[in-house]
Amino acid sequence: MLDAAAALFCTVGFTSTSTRSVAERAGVRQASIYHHFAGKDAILLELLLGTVQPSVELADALAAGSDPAEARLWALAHADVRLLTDGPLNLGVLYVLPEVAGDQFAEFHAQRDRLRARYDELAAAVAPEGTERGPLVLGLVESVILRRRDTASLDPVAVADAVADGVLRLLGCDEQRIEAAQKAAVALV
Amino acid sequence: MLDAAAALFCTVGFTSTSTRSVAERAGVRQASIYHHFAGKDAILLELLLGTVQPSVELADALAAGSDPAEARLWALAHADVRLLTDGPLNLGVLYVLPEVAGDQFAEFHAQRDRLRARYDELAAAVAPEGTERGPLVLGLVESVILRRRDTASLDPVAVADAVADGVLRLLGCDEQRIEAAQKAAVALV
DNA sequence: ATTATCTATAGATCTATAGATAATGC
DNA sequence: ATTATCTATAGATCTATAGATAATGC
Repeated sequence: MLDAAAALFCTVGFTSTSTRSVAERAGVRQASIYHHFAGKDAILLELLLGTVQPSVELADALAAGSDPAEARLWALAHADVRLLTDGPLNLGVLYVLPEVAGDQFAEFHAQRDRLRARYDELAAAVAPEGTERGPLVLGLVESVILRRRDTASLDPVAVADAVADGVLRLLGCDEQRIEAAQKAAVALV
Repeated sequence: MLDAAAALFCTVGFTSTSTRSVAERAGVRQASIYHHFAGKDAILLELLLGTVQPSVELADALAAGSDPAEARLWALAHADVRLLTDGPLNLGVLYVLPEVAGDQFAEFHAQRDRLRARYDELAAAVAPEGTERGPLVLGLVESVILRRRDTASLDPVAVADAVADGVLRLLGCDEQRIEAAQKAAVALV
């Protein structure tokens, strides 16, 4: 049921997906959904939390580390882009569904705020003093969500490399520093 | 009616917005919508085209120009971010509605493809040979759509400056070259 | 005994059309 | 005469619940 819902939510959206269509795709009757979930919202919430959780866990682990900030940021950006580009579904589009703004999904928003804070910390540690580039960095990482929607097939590793490098370029690192960070990040994982 | 629909589509989404709610907000009865529009789709299409049109026109104008590519790209990115951050509504979210994928909106997609091609041209002219950074550039520009959704209030000019600078940083320009491009772009408009 | 599924349906939508009525412009 | 609005409604959904039936686990 979760797989079926994910596929439909990601392509046609939340409100446009009926519980009947989810059931059909899952091979059960419409009413059976309600034995496992309190309602449609509960399905989406479970998908959202499951998608954001790996990112938050990695961000927490990296934030606690003592490696150079640019290596940790490169590693985080790279891993996030891989999570967003890998797999058969573009699960990231769940984040941008307008229905997710509702406060039924407050628990998800708390996780995203946590992730955002980690990016801000790392970006602040790398960027020149006084610049506020955390939002640009997270924006660049998440831009792969919309990019994947318009592009038939993307090479996850190639895109992740390009984005992680781009993140450090945005923060003013020169090519030499980027290459060093990349090497340190690979050793880090 | 267009204003009412725009406000609702941007906040609650397309399918979640009923023709009744649009009519209510516009101060007419539900059926009156159908005297002006063939259907709900036609309203969204008109909004989409009206939103993308200014960007495409500017991109075409700049693409035809003979100024340095980095100045033209800075000017385009800056103007696009202002269009996306200015005004009372976050109209850019219309682009990311899942329903827009449908081919009722093919005319809009054609315009977006055109815009994308302009960004790719300019990015290719600025970036080091062999790199394919057009998608990153457009991604960074459009990331302000999602950013504006999470952030209460953004200063349009400050964000546009930061993004346009960021675009050139992504393409490997150093600070000196960015400052020169910025000056040339301002003179260009 | 518990868990999972089913059929059937209540009750509330929602889009679009038909046809009447009022307002506007030549 | 044309344009814009209205009321009323057909027909098609959609979510969630009630209650029956089958499958599973102790």
